[in-house]
Amino acid sequence: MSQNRMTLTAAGPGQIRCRDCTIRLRAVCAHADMLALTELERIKRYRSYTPGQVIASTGEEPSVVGSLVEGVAHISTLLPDGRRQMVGLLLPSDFVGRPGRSRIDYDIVAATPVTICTFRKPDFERLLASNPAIERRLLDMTLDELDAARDWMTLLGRKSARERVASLVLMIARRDAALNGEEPTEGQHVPLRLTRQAIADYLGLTIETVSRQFSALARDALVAHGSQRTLEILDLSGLMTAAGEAV
Amino acid sequence: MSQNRMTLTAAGPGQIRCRDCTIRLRAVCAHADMLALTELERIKRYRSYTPGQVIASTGEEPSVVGSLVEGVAHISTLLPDGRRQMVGLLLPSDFVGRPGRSRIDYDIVAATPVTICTFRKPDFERLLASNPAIERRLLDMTLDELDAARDWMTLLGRKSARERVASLVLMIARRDAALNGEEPTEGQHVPLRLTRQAIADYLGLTIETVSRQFSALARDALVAHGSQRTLEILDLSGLMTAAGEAV
DNA sequence: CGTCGTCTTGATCGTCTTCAATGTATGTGG
DNA sequence: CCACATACATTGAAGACGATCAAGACGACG
Repeated sequence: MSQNRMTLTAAGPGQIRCRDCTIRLRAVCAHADMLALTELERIKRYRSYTPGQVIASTGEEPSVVGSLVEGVAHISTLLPDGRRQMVGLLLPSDFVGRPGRSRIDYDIVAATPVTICTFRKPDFERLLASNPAIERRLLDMTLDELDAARDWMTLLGRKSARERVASLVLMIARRDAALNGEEPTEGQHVPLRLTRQAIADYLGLTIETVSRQFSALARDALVAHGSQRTLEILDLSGLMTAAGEAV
Repeated sequence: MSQNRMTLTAAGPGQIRCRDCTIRLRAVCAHADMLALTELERIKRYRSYTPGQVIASTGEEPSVVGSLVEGVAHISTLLPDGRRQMVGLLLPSDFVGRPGRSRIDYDIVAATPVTICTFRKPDFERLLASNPAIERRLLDMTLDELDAARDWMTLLGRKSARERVASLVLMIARRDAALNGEEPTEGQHVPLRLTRQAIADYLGLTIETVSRQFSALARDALVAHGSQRTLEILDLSGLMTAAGEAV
């Protein structure tokens, strides 16, 4: 066995078979047929990262691509003088890396313990070429990411600090509710899973402004502070208004 | 002939054959083989739009997709209270529309006279399914757009007004120079081709701020005002510094 | 108990927006 | 041909919003 060559979490996903994989139906392999799945099984290899660990960074030519199985990772860009902007959030089932282009122009960093189901780039390129279903799934996922990026551009270009923070809370609440096929509701507890700094980098604000806006939303009884990095939605339509959405 | 059913420009591209098309090597059909090209030729249909005309709008289910052949179009989103953010610029060879998803959540508007080589969505979907080369090209183009969107997020989230305006000038200068396989140079005349309002919507600023920053760049002798909506680069490295780039 | 990292709150400052007036180019009808 | 209208752009003055600088609070952990 070659397990000792890998950086696996204890009882980690080193043994998981594709058909038992938690992200099987949402990841790039969603519509893979049995033949493709067998090939994926053969060429995949799990890698684990600790919080803060760099998965890939600007200027590199990453040799692997893959699917994020577990954890949260940040995609961010850095200006020469140190200002940072997060430009993407990687969650389970999201695709990591860019086929067809060598160099990347952003940093990918694990925010929590992260597990990625990786493929060597040439292996994956070969798989793509021979499996239109996988290529098509990757196209659809990329188009979704583009839509999300455009929504975020509207937030960054036109929304006030209050609207940005309210939008983030709603976005996370929606994503969490959607995992169970539900809609966000009043009383819902929303785990942010991000530090204030990460939120600030995501929203294009400073940590002080983010903090003030959370306090303001609580003061206005739209949300309530729960335990550490979790909050509760008190007034959903009020929160939507605060986010600059039509109610 | 069915030309009278189309909205064609006089002596427009209604007659153009794919192998004579100006965007043939850069558009989604770049790597199409002869067979695919024949099929494209058969199902394509040119449409023309006048400046200000809506090509597609929020909530619609556009029945066509295609390649922009000539002109400039804007992709923008609108907040309920009227604030607008441009989230994309469509130039010749760019792909218009979104396969695999019915509803779109932004507006596409012609900024200049625009010609699009359109396909009915089912036709195009069928073509995609049977031509991996076209699907792959669309994936690569979408990944490029995602990269561009992420760059723009950094500008919107972290750059000052001066940096944003300088960045826009550089972006347009680079794009124009690249058409001739060149680099931007001092003395280069840069045609903006955008109104102040469009620039403001693109940069997440007001028209007044944009105007002031253009004046400031001219006062600092980084650029000079040319005739209407054109300017000249006087100090390239100064402009790059002003844009927040490493020189 | 003290230290470290994270978060909150306050006071001040600078940047960009807002409101308002003026300027400039293009086109139209008298 | 010129007065006038319209659209677009520039410039100024005042104010609002978020950044910055600074201090203190809170929680986790040795």
